[in-house]
Amino acid sequence: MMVESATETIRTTPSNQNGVSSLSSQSDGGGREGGSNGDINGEISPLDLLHLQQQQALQAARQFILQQATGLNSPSSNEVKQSPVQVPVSMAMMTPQMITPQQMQQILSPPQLQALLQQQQALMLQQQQQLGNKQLAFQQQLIQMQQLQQQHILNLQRQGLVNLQPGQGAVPIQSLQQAMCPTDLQQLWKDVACVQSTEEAMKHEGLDLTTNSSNTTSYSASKVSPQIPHHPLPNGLNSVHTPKRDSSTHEEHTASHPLYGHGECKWPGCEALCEDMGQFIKHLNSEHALDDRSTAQCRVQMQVVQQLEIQLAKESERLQAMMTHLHMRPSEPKPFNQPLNLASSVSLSKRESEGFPDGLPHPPTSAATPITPMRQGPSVISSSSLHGVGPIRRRNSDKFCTPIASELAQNCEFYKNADVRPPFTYASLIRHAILEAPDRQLTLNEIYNWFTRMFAYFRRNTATWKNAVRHNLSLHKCFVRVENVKGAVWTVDEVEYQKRRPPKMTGSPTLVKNMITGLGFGSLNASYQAALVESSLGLLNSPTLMNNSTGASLNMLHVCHDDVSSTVEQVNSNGSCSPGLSPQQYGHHVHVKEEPAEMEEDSRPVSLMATVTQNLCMPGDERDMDEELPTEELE
DNA sequence: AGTCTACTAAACAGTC
DNA sequence: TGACTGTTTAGTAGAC
Repeated sequence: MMVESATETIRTTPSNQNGVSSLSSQSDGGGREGGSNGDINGEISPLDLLHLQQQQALQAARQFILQQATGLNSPSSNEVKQSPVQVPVSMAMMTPQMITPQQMQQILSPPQLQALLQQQQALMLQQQQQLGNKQLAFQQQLIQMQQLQQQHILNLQRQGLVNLQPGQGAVPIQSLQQAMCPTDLQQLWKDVACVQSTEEAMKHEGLDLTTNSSNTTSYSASKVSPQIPHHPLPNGLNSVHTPKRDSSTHEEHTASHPLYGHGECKWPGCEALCEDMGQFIKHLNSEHALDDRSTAQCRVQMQVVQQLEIQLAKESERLQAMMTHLHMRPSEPKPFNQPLNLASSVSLSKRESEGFPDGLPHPPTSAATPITPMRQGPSVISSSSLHGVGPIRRRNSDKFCTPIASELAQNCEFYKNADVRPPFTYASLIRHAILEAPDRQLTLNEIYNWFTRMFAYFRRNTATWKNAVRHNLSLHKCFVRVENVKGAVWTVDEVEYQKRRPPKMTGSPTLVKNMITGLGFGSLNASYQAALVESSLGLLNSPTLMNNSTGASLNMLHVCHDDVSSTVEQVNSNGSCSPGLSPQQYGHHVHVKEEPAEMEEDSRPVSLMATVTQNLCMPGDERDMDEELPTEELE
């Protein structure tokens, strides 16, 4: 299929048809050249190549003559026929149609042919330059990205976060591609790089007519679609494979293509239905080839990535400041395993409780400030995290307790504009929507509106997610339907919400692994925060530590997850406070729902981080309390 | 392997 | 009658 696709594209390249094929049909035997021409990546004899290139030279000469002729009044063709062996000046007086390849060969000496070919090449290069400039800029960006990725992978390797065993290259690389690299971008990068190398080859090889067929191919194909034809699949998944692949390997890929899912193309803004992978691949090659539109979309996606990188830089800088303040190896800023190091180093250092100065966890003043190595290699963005849909990423959010309020606050515009599924559960989103409302109650329709307003992702597939919203509202006891004068509104019962089983997470290596393989930046950072938060819960739930831990712990929690923050709220109120308005407060009809059996809250596993936090008993500074909570909730 | 959770889909009933 | 709302059930998948 891939080979077929490649050859098909090459074969149908317009310039190719206009050039060589037309000449071939007029030359001796035609069929042979046509066959060779259409099978450029197959076995071609040097003789064929030479012949092809000669034909091209003839065509070039014809074009040359045409150009010359346009500037002159064409005399009668008879004159030309009478003097077929004149110098180019008289040749220019011929109409191109009058010249057969045979005549051309007779007319032009080899140097002339070369000169003509050179001229045509110059024209080609000129044409390519327009496209090439764009490609160059694009390529530079892509190269930059890849360098960042590689650098970051190296960092991870050094720190043991990525288990890249020597000799196991294939599997880890593949998993890394899945987890860390926007494979589509990579493939595009390769496409562009390949084109450039071809162009370079052309430049260096000059007019050598005996060079290989790549010259011919790019030469003839460069006019219209110079890149894609060389690459069967712009998906990145097959980048390490040969074009001919067996079916089993193919099936592996059909199972997971970052741009394909649920029978439709996941290219941003596309949603074209494709029954199977084959159809999808065809669609991808035809609709999302490397043209201006795709490039622009890719740029947008790159901006998304860059935005996330900036956010990561911010958070890492904040972490760095925190660690610096806490005297935790301030000289060793480490990109992604800091959470673990934090745990170990803090528990080892037994930090003194020396107050929490104002300057501690303040966000960096500038996102562009390069502080940690992270800025140079943070591309831990999986395709699924950016364009993830459904099952693949849906659990990440919950598992890592992404702080919905801070995440939304920081990436509000991103989620509004990017067709990216938010890394939050429906329940947490609904809760957030309701709590965000002035009176903390929303009608179903208002919830819908909030979803569509806040997330571009929810502007499509409305039936699905609306059903999910209704389902969640009905299913979870924490959502209470209240009938007031305006009709039915939905409220949040925070006590019930807090009773929901908290996500389990420990400081185990699993955390690290999942951080690397399954998350985008926001969630990644959130995972660290969640680790702190999660571990802090044990502390916060401990009566002995409640008295003096609120300040420090809550400072550490200032970007905590809604789930966890809810628990904090509860704890802050000694378990008696329901931050959201209790449904009973509304004094209207309240439907009490029964949720499945709840687990004991104490059954939360205590992570390594709990020990950390227990050592961080610092006086209070509630300045950075959970940002998603109104102040009255914290009293 | 079993369990839990979240998501998706769908059926159904009531209301407007 | 159809759209909307709300409830419920079932199946699936990922994570633990």
